[in-house]
Amino acid sequence: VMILRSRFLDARRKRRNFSKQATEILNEYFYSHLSNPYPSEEAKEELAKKCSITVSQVSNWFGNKRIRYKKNIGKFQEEANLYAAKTAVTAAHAVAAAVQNNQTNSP
Amino acid sequence: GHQQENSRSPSAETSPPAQTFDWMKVKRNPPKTGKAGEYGFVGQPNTVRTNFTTKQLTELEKEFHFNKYLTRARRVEIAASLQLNETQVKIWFQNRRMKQKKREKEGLLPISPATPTG
DNA sequence: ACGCTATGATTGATCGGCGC
DNA sequence: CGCGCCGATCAATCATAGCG
Repeated sequence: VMILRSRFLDARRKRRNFSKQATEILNEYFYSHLSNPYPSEEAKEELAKKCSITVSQVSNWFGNKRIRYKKNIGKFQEEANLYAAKTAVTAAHAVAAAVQNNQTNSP
Repeated sequence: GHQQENSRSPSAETSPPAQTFDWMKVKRNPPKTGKAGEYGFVGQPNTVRTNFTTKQLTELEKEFHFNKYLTRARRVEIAASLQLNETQVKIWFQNRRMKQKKREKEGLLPISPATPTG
């Protein structure tokens, strides 16, 4: 094993958790796009700005989130429900607006 | 206020958790870094990522500093020299270039929060 | 102070797309 | 049709932060 690890380690050494607000924003996006949690470069930039972090950090967050989520879906049930409910409200508003627009158009 | 009802959303998104989507099933094929000629174990893929030694990394970095891209000949030399697969050397350079690009990108933005261009 | 879990970053290697 | 590269992602791991 040796101390081959402590040779050029740098950024990985000192890290700080993202703010609660940032995590909230990221989770909102993740769970509201659970069917396809792959934000575009553009979306990443927007998220990065909102969260006051870099685009790379946003990518890291989604990468970790996706892997850890699918590795243990059960563990994220509560969280998923929490944000699902949160986004459901937003969705309801969207639907309400859509209905108004869709009144003259039905399948 | 109460919005805890489980109503079937007419839309597509916002589906109940526990739902298994395609991205959750994605599985990567095991690495095919099968090395031949060292030990008797040939034909069995490595299943795990190779741990490059400090020496190998040092040599690779040195070469990278010399030139970001490798020629076939050079790749063969390095691979043999470091006891690595040609593919591993190729991939290492590929990742190295991406890393370089990423570093340059990040080393420019975080110092200019105010931009008139909006 | 100590053990365990949560979490951000790193990295060898894979996947799909592109050009030669 | 195959090969190398790019960009994104995966997946395993490292090292630390956070909590009891």
